[in-house]
Amino acid sequence: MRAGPHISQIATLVGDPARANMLSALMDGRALTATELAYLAGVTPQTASSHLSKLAEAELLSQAKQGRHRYYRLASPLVGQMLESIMAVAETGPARYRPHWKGGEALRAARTCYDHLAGRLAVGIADALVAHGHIVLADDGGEVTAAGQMHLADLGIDIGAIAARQRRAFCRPCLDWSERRPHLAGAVGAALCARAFELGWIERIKDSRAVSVTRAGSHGFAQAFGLQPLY
Amino acid sequence: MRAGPHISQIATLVGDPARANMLSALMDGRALTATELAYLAGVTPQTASSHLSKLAEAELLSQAKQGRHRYYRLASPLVGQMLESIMAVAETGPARYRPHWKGGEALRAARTCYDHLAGRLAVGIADALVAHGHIVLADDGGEVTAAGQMHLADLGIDIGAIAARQRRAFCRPCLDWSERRPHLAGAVGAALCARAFELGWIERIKDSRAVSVTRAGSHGFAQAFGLQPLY
DNA sequence: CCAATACTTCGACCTCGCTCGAAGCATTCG
DNA sequence: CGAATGCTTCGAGCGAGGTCGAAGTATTGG
Repeated sequence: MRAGPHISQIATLVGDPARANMLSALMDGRALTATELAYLAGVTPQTASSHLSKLAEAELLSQAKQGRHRYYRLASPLVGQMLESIMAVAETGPARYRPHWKGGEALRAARTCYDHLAGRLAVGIADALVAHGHIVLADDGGEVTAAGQMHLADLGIDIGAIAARQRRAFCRPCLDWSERRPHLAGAVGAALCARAFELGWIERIKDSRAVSVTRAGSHGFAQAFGLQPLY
Repeated sequence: MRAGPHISQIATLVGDPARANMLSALMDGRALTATELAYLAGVTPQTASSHLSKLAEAELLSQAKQGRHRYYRLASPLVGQMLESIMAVAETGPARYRPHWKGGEALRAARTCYDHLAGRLAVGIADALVAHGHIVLADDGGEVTAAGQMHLADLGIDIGAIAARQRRAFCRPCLDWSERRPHLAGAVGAALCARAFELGWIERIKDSRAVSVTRAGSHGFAQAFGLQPLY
């Protein structure tokens, strides 16, 4: 039973509040500079630098030098999945372990997860697509049906073009930490998310992974997926 | 971006080597006494007691008093999933973060995960069942086909009886940390595991979640699922 | 080339929490 | 009841590591 040392090293890295804030901030897949991360974590640049080099050395983060900036991002989706699973446990814990969290409601409603959507909105979309037979989600993959392909084409998403140039997982489920049910990830999830930004259906909320659904988006999602309009 | 404090509290608990060893030891779903956990973690009973009360307070573990013993087990499968996902990250990290791990190979080959099987053996079984159309695995569940029901009956597993008395997830996939592919969990996975022990196909390796495939098991698994025999 | 910006390294401080010895309950057993 | 076992509480020691000021190294821009 000697797995402990392995996982404790990783967990220790996530266990510091400053580092945990940095990792949370990076969960949407964007790359941020060391100074931005220092500010978000609430520590000085010196301290942030020390934290970031530890995270990079353990390969939880990857770094890219660009001019005088140094950009950090999560090293792999596996790291994001780990963070999501820790959040899932934190959510269920006793109240004193999860003090009120401003902005938490916005995150639960709709947010980005790497390049695709998550939260109630995303789970609703995935449910609708499955219910109408537009997609099939299996545990290690999934596919878009002919009907689904036409439906998505109506929204301006060309499934054929995506499939052609993609090596990555095409269409796969991703467990949503706030809803505990799967939403749509993979190339199709990313395309859907990108298209929603393009159509002005959703907008990023400053300094957060949360997104807000615009008035146009409310109608758009309602019409496209039969979700309850908000306005 | 204030999720940091939440996850850091949980991660800090896992970040101590002694606690991580205890949690690892409990990952097979068994309940162990405080003294056993103290020994496995390599600390004195006093120290273990302090660790265990912290883990219980955070609801990572649940405790049950029985006579003068106190039994601890993982509070929920969510905790186990979190530990698995941390292991998955630890596995991919740089070599200095994963020193040689005696018994690791045995764990990768075959082990228990709560009440079902995991590791190469389990992934092979799940693959075979899916390939032969005996089960269907979807992201949030799955089912046993008529052919699968007959096939499992041949092994002495009565799917009908299981389905009748089960409220829990009947048949669902579970991500394998060592193989990074799904294996079979839920009531069907548990029944398969129990039957394999019953038939003497597998045996527990002392003080470990790993199991060894017996000579009989090698033939049994080969015949039942078309896996490569080991002997 | 000098100033400004972005980031890192060094060093010192200081707190947090892991650790175990000793002592104290609770339960069981002879 | 008294001894043994299982576990917890208390208290003190001590080391690891987070923190920031000061100084040092890149890179950019005027």
